[in-house]
Amino acid sequence: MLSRTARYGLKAAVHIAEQGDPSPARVEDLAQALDVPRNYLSKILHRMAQAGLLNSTRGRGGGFWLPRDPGTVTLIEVIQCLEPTHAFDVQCLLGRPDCSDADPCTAHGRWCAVRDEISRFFTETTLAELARPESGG
Amino acid sequence: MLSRTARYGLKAAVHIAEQGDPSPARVEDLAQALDVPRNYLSKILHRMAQAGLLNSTRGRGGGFWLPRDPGTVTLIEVIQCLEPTHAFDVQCLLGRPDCSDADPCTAHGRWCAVRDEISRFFTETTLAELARPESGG
DNA sequence: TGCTTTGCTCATGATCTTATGATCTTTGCT
DNA sequence: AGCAAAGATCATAAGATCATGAGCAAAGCA
Repeated sequence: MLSRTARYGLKAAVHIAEQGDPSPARVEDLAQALDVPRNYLSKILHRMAQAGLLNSTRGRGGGFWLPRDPGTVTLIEVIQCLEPTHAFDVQCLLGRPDCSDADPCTAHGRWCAVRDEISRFFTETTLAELARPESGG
Repeated sequence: MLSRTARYGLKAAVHIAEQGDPSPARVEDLAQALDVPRNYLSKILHRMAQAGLLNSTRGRGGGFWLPRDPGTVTLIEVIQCLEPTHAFDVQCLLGRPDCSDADPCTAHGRWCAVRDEISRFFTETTLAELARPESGG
């Protein structure tokens, strides 16, 4: 459903959100906690930082943090900055360019309904909702 | 959403179903009609034949045909034989092994609902429903 | 100023999917 | 038997994604 890259990016963002720690999270620590290759994660985080989803500083005491409330960051934002194309903007299942609302195959309407539901999930769900519920909360 | 391989396989099956021709369809003709590499398609069709979704004969007059009524062949059958893993059996979006019905993240229930709807679409939709409506029907 | 910590970047390789071309095997026809 | 038509198979490679390792660049601290 999601590329590994997008999943790593989401996991990292969720992890940072779960910590609730205002001080920056180091790539090294995130990589270990999530069991993700360090430099690979570094590139992913950097892309997210360029998209404004994360902030970063270099040098001693540096790292990444969330500049926004996790409850306002939708999954689609993360995915869009990490995946060139998403599964859920597929028009026709068979890739038929001429399959449209105006000239559909029989399954077109039904497929669009499913696709829209997927799309809605990713645009409405936020990082906060992917975090574990507070234990003992 | 679907790998190119699965899409090609589906397109071919739908094309054969649309023809309604009882004589075998040649790989060469299918490849041209669908604009798909010939040998690549050949391998895909062969896999589908091994799974029992298609029948084939070699030699003069040979080719592929549907042994079953297109209305009884579900998309999941085609996809399962062409894709090792499907998008819609992903348990947790983040790939967390410990995220389950018993110990979910906050979005778990909502995601499962979406996933199940995708799954339902592929298990309930048949080849016949992907065919174009008969023109002038 | 210079050392250490940290993110950033580049070069490279592994692996999977997608694809191509050549050849082998089976079948039907004459 | 021999030829042609058709699927089956094999070797190979392009391209994307996934990943590693080495080193560069910036920031803080003494």
